[in-house]
Amino acid sequence: MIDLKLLQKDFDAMSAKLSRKKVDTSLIADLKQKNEELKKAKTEFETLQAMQNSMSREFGIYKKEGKDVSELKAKVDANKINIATALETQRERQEELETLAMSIPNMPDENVPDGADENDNIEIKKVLTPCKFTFTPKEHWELAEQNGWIDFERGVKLATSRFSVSFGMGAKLERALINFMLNFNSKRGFEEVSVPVIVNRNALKGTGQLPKFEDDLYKIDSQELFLIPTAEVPVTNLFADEILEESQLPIKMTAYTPCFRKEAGAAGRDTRGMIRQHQFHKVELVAITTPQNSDEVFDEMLACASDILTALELPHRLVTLCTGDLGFSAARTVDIEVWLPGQNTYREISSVSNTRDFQARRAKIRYRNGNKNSMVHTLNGSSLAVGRTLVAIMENFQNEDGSINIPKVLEPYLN
RNA sequence: GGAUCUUUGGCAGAGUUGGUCGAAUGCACCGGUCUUGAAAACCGGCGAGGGUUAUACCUCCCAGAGUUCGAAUCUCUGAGGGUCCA
Repeated sequence: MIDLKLLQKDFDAMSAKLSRKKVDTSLIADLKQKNEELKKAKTEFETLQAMQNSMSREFGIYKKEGKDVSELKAKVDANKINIATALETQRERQEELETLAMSIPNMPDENVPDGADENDNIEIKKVLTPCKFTFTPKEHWELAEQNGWIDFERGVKLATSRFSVSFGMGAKLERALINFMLNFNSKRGFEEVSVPVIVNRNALKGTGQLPKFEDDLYKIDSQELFLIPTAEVPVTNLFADEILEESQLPIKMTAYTPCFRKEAGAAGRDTRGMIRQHQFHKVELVAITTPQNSDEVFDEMLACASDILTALELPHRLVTLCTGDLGFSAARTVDIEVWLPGQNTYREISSVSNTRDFQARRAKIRYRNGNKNSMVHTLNGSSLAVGRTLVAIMENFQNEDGSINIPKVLEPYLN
C-alpha cells in the first residue's frame, strides 16, 4: 500500500510518480480526499467517545457515593446514539479508503525508464553468446515430444489445457534443477524454507495479489483459501504483523514450490509448449531488509539468478522493466531473459523486484529502527522458473538428431 | 463429527464477584552506576497503531456480534490450540 501520510504531505510528488504508472491523478486526489474525510470522521467519533468514557467513570463514582445517577444516565444514553452513528460513518469512510488504497499500485523508482510495454524495456547486458547451430534448431515442444520428456496431451486429459506431464529424463531434470537451484541459493546465503502452497486472503493482500487480481488465482471455494501463484506470497508473509530486530536483517530465504495461475489475461498467448502453464515449478528468492540495504540485496539476488543460468551455460540477458511493464507491487524490476534458439528470441525466465515498503505496509512487517518502528523493504525474485529452464536446456543443448545434451553442473544430480 | 477446557505485551504469566487495567510480576531488551573490560548487583526505561509542536485524547487483551452508563473480565457465533469420546 502506498504511504497515506506521505500522500497527505506531498500530494504532487506522489501523484506525479503514480501517473508514470498510468494511475489517474483524479484517483489519487480522491484517495487524499477520502483520507481527510476519514480523519474528520475519526475525530468526531473520538470526541464523543472521550465524553462517554469520562461520563461512565463519573457514573461509577456516583454509584459508589450513593448519589442519584438518573440525570447522568439520561445524558449518557443520549450520547450513545450519537456515538453509534459517528462510528458507522467512520467505518464507512474507513472501508472506502481501504478499498481504494489497496487497489493503487506501488510508485516506480526515479530511475525506472518510462514506457508503455515490454518493447520499451531497456537491456542492461547480455551474458554468454548464443551458439550458432549448423542446422535449424527445433522448438522445445518438438524436442520434448521426440525425447518423450513431456506429454502435453495427457496433462490436458488429467486437468485441462495448459497442464502437462513430465516423464523419465524430463521429470528427472526438473527435480535436478530444483535441487541444483536450491543448493546454489543456499550457498549464496539464502536459507531454504518449505511453505504451504495454499494461503488465505490476508496473505495475498499482504503481497498485493488481492484484492485486485483475484481472477488470476485458483480459489478453493469451500474455504477462503487460494493456491499460491508464487512462493513470494507465503515466504514474504512469514513475517507479517511482526516487528523484527534490526540485527536480524537482512533475512534472505529461498523456497521451492509449485505455482498456480489461471492466466486469465493470456488467452491465445503461448498456447503451445510449456512456456505458460497453469501449474509450474519455481524456486524463489525472498529478502526482507532495511531500506538502506535493499538495493544491495537486490543486486545479490539478481546476480544469483544470473549466475545460475551461467552455471547452466545458458545465454541470457538482463532487462530493466519500464514503467508500463512493471508489476503492481514493484518499485523496480529487472527481468532475466534466456535465449531460446528454437524461437530465436529471449524469453523471460526470472524477475527480480524490489517492492520497497509497499508490501511491508500491507503485511505490517516492521523493524526496530533505533527507538521507533519502521517499515522494512521486501524483495523477491525467481531463481528460476523450472519449466522454462528446462525449455531453455532443450533448445540450447539440442543436437541435429533431436537428442539433448545435459549441462555439466546437473550431472551430479542425475545419478 | 460430539464433549470439555483454553487463547492476555518479544516470551512466560497475573488479572474471571464488570469501573481508576493497556494490563501485576519474572525473563529478555535498552540506558546508567560500579569495573581495566565483562559478568553479577543496583537504578531507570521498555507493547502496537492513530492523534498532538508536545500533552490530552481514541483504538487494540484471537476475530466478529451482543448485554451494560461502563467489558480483558458476562452472553452468543467463528477461528486456532489442548484433552476426552466416537
